[in-house]
Amino acid sequence: MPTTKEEVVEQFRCQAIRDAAMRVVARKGYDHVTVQDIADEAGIAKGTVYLYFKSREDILQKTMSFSFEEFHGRIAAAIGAGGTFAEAVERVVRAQLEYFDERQEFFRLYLAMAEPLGDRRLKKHAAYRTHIARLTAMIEAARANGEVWDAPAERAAIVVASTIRDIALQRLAEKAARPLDEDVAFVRDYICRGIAIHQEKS
Amino acid sequence: MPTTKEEVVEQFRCQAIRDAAMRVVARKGYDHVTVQDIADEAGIAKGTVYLYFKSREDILQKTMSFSFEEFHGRIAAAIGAGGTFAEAVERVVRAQLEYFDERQEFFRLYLAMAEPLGDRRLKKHAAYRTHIARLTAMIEAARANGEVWDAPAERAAIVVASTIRDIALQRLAEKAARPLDEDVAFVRDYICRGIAIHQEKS
DNA sequence: AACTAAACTGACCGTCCGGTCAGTTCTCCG
DNA sequence: CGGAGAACTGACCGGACGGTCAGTTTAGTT
Repeated sequence: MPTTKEEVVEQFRCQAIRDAAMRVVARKGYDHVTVQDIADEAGIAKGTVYLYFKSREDILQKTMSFSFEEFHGRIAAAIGAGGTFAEAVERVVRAQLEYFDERQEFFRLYLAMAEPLGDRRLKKHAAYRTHIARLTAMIEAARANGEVWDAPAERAAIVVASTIRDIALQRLAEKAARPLDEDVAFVRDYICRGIAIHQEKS
Repeated sequence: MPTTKEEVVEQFRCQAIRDAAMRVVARKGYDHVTVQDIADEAGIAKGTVYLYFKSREDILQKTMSFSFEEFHGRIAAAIGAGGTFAEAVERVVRAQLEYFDERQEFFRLYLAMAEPLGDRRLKKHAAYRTHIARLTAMIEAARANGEVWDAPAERAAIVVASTIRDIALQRLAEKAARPLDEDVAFVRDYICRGIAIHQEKS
């Protein structure tokens, strides 16, 4: 059993700092978060933060990766639950919009990950690319099933993700919340009638 | 005639600084551009920059607004050239992807404007919202024509913009350029079969 | 050439922030 | 209770950056 008492305490502290980091990112945006902000939010001194994390970047990276795990779990469940492609899409859309509504802090992180301008590099965050890869696999499976056009799967995944993301962002920007079902239906229709094969009557 | 010699020179200098700013933003991203970077790129001293602009933020705002004017001209032409909704969409998609391919510096600016996390605020840049407003008007006109579902027009405009933007981003991230026509066709199909009314055979 | 005003420069200032570490407080065991 | 080590603190350091301004160069006029 490697879980000694010290390790439990350490994990607890790390979690508290990650939680604080997520809340602050939600308020100030990824680029404008300072280590002092995170420490204040967690109710500890700045120096203490460096007992548990190597650097500012380390905090934010770990916060992202950790948060993404639960999110990925939900999306994977939505994808894997069977049914037609349209049903899977609706589940994915609903899962994401629900999750984003509930956890606006995480959504800000998600946005920061999708944003390629944070650093010098053009690549997005690894966790975001994993997300795209899962959507790509879902679309490829549907295509093998004859439910989807032969459009390039990765590009389709990218536009699906961007559609959901930007509607979630719009929901967040609006003061008066729109009914979730309305947006889910709209996005599902937009996506499916865009990439699902339409059954022509012969 | 208000255009004195001094004003011509001043305009020329301002333009040089804006051009420099755009190139630097393309390399380092909006948030990481310093005034020194811009001055170096323009081949002048930092102090000189402040003879023509009030502040760093002033430079970037003016650079954005100015750059958007030419872009808006092209998009407006694409929207206004008549034809079916699908044709108009194809023209808009092509105009944007072409423009972004040619002027990657501008595209980085465009991304920064679409990005809501730059400041504390959640609102996007005014020029970007204007862009969305024009797409919204186009979709509403098509709806009045019976060419488009009665989906909420602004949301449709948002997802159209996000679709084009993310494909442009993907093109930029790929080393080997894909044929423009291929991506134009893909995006046009994705958009139109998503929000255009499909003519059922009765 | 001499003079002047406008244009330009870059060293400098105040501020902010990531990261450090000497000193303080807490915890736990003998 | 006492002491040792772990946990924690926040003042401090160095570097970066936005913005300023006294001094220098340039351009135009007589």
